Order: sequence, then C-alpha cells, then structure tokens
Amino acid sequence: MTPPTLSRREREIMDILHRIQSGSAADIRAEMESPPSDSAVRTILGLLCDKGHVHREKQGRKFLYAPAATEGRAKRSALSHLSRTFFGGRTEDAFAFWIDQEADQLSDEELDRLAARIQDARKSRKK
Amino acid sequence: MTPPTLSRREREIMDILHRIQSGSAADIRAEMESPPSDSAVRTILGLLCDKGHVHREKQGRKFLYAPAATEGRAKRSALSHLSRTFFGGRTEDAFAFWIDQEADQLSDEELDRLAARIQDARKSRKK
DNA sequence: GCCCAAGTGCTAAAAAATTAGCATGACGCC
DNA sequence: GGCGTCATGCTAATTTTTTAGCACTTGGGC
Repeated sequence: MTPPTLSRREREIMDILHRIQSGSAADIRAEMESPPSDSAVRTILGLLCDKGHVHREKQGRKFLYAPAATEGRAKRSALSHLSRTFFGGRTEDAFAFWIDQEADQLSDEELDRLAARIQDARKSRKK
Repeated sequence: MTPPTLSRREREIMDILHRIQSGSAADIRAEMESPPSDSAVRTILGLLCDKGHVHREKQGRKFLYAPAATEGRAKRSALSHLSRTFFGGRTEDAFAFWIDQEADQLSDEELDRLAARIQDARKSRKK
C-alpha cells in the first residue's frame, strides 16, 4: 500500500522517539541496540527533520527531538496500518485476535474495565 | 529495541505478503506502489528467502512466495511491537485507545460480540 | 575574559540496498 | 522436435544509507 518511506535507521529512530516521546540526540543514541557514532545519529535526526517527521527545539545547549505528528495521530496511523496489513482492515477481527492472545496476561479487573469501556463507547457515540 | 533488520523494499514486500498471504513475484510486484523491474523484485524476494523471512515453493512454472513465520506468530509479533512502541507495553492502554478510536465505526452488534469475547476469554483461561 | 566540556553540522568515504540487463531453463503448442 | 513465452537467477552498475572525522559554536565556571 503506501510504501515505506523511511530507511532502516530512520525507522529505528522513529520507533524510539515514539517510545520515549522526546529526547536529546544522546538519549536517542542510548536507546539504539548497536549505536553508531554520535554524529551519525545526528545526521539521521537531521534528515528526519528535513523530511518533516521529527520536530526539534533548542533546549538550553542541546536540541530536544520529538515526533512531529501528534501522539494520537501517530498511534492511529500505526494501528490502522497494522489492521490493514494483518487483518484485511477488519477491526473486529484484529481486536478479537488480540484479546484471545492477551487474555492470559490480563487480570479480571483489567478485562472488566475493558468490557466496560466498550459499553461506554457504545453508548456515548451514536447521535 | 530490537533494531529493524529489514530494508525499505524488504519491509514493503513483507507487508504485502502479510496482506495477501501468498503470491507469485508478479503478484507481489503488482501490489507495489512504484514497482521496480521484475528482476529487482525477484532479487529482494531472494534475499528475504536467504534471511529466512520468506518461504517459497514451486507452483507449476513459477514460485509461490509466502511469509515464513506462521500467521499467528507474525500477528503476535506485530501487535507486541506496536504495544511496546506506542503504549509502553501496557496492553490495556493500547486496547482502550483503540476502542475509543474505533467505536464510531463499529456497529452495536460488533461491540457486543467484542465484549462477549472478553468475558469468554476471562472464563476460559484461569484453571 | 578565557578555557573546558558538551553539543552541533558539514563533508566525504564506506557499506548496503536497489536496480536493470541479460543469459538460461521450463512449459505448452504446433 | 522446434519455437515463443514466461519466469528465473546472476552480475554488475547506480543510488541511497550509514558512517566517522573534524572544525565550529555555545554555555558555564574560574
């Protein structure tokens, strides 16, 4: 579908950024598995800024980097891509699969909260 | 976390393969946005086979390519990566966000089925 | 003000990915 | 069997990514 537009390292960094929300070049480098040099990381960060995927602002002496898209937007996009790729876009199927997978790890309370939330969503929408 | 091990085109092809389940080199090429030459596609497919991500078997005159991992395993892995990247691995948070996002698009029946499935899962585990 | 440390971007080299061209092998048809 | 078509896998060239080195800037302490 929409072709991946990010290189390997670029994607790795975007993932980290989504995970940690924001951080300095050094913070990001610290999260990489086999980090290249400092300057290599900054080069990629620069590219991501150019492409508009990352926003940065001066924070004292250093830069603070963060995903340019709002958190909600990024989440929606990731969820939607996953749903299309693995479940033909059928959200219910995706949910169902996930629930079956995760049920073992969740407590009764968590499951109850989830079920309740579904009912809430059901009511509060429509109209 | 675990660094992306696939290049741009490799990932694009893996996504397509997960989407269409299996297909010939030509089928896969047809799904790409700006497809390169035939042989370029086959080269990448070959690499993916070498790396063990793709399985292929002779189907008459041509090859049929498919993801090497079982469908369930691939789905679990994708879901888990997403949950860790965007929700700190807190599955309940991920669910909750998704439900809120999708509730509008789902019918009452679908929501009910989902809620029911949660309760089923809750009962059928623990023992 | 002067220095040190931390942080930066640029540049160019190395490595990896992407690509097309081409020669080869299999299949079906006449 | 001979021929054309389709599909394949190499090979080698091009393009993109990834990388480190280095010189420059900024801020804080003394």
